[in-house]
Amino acid sequence: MLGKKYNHKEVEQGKYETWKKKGYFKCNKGSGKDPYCIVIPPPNVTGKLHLGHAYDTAIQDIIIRYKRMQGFDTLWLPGMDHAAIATEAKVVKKLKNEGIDKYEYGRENFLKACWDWTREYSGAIREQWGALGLSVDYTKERFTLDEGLNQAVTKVFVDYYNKGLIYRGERIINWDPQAQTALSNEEVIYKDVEGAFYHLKYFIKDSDEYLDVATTRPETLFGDTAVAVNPSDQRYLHLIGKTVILPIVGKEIPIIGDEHADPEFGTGVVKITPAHDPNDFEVGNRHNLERIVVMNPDATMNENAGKYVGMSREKCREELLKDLKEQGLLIRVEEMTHSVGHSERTGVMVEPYLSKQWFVKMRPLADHVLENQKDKNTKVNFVPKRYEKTMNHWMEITYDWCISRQLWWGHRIPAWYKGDEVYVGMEAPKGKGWVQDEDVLDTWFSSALWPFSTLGWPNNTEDMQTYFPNDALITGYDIIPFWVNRMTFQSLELTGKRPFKDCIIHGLIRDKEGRKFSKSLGNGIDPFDMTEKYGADALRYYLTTDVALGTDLRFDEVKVSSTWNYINKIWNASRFVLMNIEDLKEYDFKNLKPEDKWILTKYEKLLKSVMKHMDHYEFNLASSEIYDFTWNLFCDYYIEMAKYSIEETSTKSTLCKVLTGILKMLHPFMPFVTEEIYQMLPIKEEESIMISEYPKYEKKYLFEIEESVIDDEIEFIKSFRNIKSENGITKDFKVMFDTTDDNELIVKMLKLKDNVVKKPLGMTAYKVFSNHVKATIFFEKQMTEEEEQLRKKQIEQLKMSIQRREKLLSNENYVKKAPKNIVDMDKQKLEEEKKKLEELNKGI
RNA sequence: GGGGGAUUAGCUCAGUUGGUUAGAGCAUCUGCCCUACAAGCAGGGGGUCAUAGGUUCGAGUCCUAUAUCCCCCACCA
Repeated sequence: MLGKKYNHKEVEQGKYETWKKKGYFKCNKGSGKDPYCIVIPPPNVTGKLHLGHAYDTAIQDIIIRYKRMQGFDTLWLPGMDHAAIATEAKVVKKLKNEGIDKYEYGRENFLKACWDWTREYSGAIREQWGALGLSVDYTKERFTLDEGLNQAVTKVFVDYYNKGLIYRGERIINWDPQAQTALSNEEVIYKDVEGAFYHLKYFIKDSDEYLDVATTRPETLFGDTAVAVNPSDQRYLHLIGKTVILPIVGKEIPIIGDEHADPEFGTGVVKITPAHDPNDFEVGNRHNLERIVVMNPDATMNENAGKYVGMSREKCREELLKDLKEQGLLIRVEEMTHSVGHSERTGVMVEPYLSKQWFVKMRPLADHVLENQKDKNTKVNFVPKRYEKTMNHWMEITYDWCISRQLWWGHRIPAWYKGDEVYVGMEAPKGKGWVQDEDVLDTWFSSALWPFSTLGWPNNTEDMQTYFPNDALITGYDIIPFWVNRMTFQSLELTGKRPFKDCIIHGLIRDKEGRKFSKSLGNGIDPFDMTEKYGADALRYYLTTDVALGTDLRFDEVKVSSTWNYINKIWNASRFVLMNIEDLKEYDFKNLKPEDKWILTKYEKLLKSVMKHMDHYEFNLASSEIYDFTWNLFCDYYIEMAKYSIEETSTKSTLCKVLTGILKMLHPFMPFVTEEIYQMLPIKEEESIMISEYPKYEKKYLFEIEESVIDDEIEFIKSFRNIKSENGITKDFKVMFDTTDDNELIVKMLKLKDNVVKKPLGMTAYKVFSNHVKATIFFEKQMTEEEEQLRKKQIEQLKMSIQRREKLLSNENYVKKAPKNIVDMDKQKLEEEKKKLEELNKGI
């Protein structure tokens, strides 16, 4: 027997291990069932899971449990991401704390440390998956640095290289001077910072005249190889072709005409530093300018910076400005805020830096996606739809993707060099003197293959044939550029198919005030504090049902707590049911009472609607309908009614059937408590609710007449209670039913047994009515002025409503054009309102 | 500059293809320990659906402006 209060700790204890041991999480290909597959967005092995992971995976677990119960052969493939730069940064930091320097430690030792780290954190992550109740198939678990995935990554690199989709080139890339690696555009976060516009004097050669050149980054002037003006700019036209003297350096550099210089911006003169600015790089290409790198990889100044060599970029700027000022070369300093790129992982200012990197040629790949999205049979369907635009927009404007990273933790680039020769292949080339590229690939290069590399691609495995394309992918909208887009173009290019049919996008979790969670604000919430306090079921349910998919969620602990209350309500309702149906051996629906038929009808209608919402991933709608049914119909009315016929087998059967159905519908949302209760049911078809069959919609349990009869009686009960409450009536009253119908259930529900009279009494009277039930309440006290006013107000309201409806129905257009059922409903309503008005008027 | 979104009760949010008098949770007010549940039960109050037009028999829902806020991308010498 269930305890009086729901205890989430006791309920959740041991269940996950049992499920896992029994093998319920495993896929079952070859079972003849239709396959349904999703792959987990692999969490980084950098630390603990956060609330966002709990949200993301809870949605997936709901889907996979729902599909499993519906009879699909479900595969939810788990795994983790090596997360190149993120993990490397953590390990570097850890070693540093131990007094170990990464470079002194050496590549081999460092990688060993990374693997140790990975083992430690992946274990913790698996434990957290368990705590959340996620039904992932551990027999299929993968890691992005697995042998199989390595093969896939290398093959893609080699094939793309051979097809010309991957090339190596010297470009301006985003350089992280702390991690000392290149970054992709997506890994750079722009932040507004306070800075200044420094106006410098660039003297024209052999002249006292100078150009006022404004820059936010004076320290790059050592790399200046020209000064540009717009060729249409009349102010400077005559200077094009002349030269200026580079301040401090004293070198002569040309004045060129280039469209890049905007006459409207600043002074219209711009210094050109091809090795330290992407635009200048382009200008340099157009004018054949030298590229001078002035910094070392750690963003200290190199030998090209003259006496400033060895200084940090910040220190160099400071000293340089001092010197410029002394020499009268600094005109003025204009304060301004401008946005500056920062590394997503290390947080330091990104340096636009000239270096030789590997790139993926994006245009053909992106065009392929845009083309494919036009075909509704092969496109990725976004839920909500609007996120397709996010992907398409990215595909339209995308740049070539810088994929090489100057890190050690990751997939090493399969390129070997010997002098000027380059070899790219699956294996090292034969012969002596070949040296492999030191760099590894962007972590997203391997995660872009995740939906198929995990299933054995490039081999045409059984898993590939069965589970690819995946049925759905679930992730947050912030990951669309990094991952969803890249999986999509990679999959189309490599497999010829979309990676997944549906892409389900959820929002981000914010704090109660709508702010992002951040370490500096200290507003982070550990999901496992929440599971500790309220249970995994409450947390999962709250997260997945609070907002519609795709919108941000403001985390509010109060709501987790009220979810706990809801579960406690279910617990107690189950407690009542179980207490009374212990002896039920088999279902028997032969002698159903109207109220049994009523709840069965409501239940079937609920089920139909819930399945529709579940199929559309509308978990908030599905759950709120279940909530409303469970609490407001099943608990508040049916259980109360059932108490009067609790000995009947048909009543017991109804209680058991409906409770079982509720548990099953709720199971995907709250797996633990539903399992606990399911185990106590006297009739159950499976040893676990997890593998039981989702309820089927059965028309034979629809009883429209009884449904409307009980609906009407409930309406009566509500207005009766209302009148009692509004008039402050407690027990001294009598009731006379106007109807001759059997009002037995009403009498019981309202506990009127001793109050019913057959004849009118000479006391203050009040009419109560629903469509079919009518009664007069007599009570001793006088009606007050207020109550009289209330009655008048009711009459007025009714009159207004009647008027409105009469007007509507006399509108020919309405009657002609509106659907018949709507018009009929209005006609019916009008009739009822008229009757009510009549009652009210003559009533007292 | 380009793209996307939001604006509904005190707060957080629902509201499917336009169709009864716009809903929920929390908060609030009144009355209740009735043997499933006081973390509960019964009843109540609270919204001119951001603003202005338009389409329609009918608009929270569709269209056009306006206002405010948010997000993404690009640029910022």
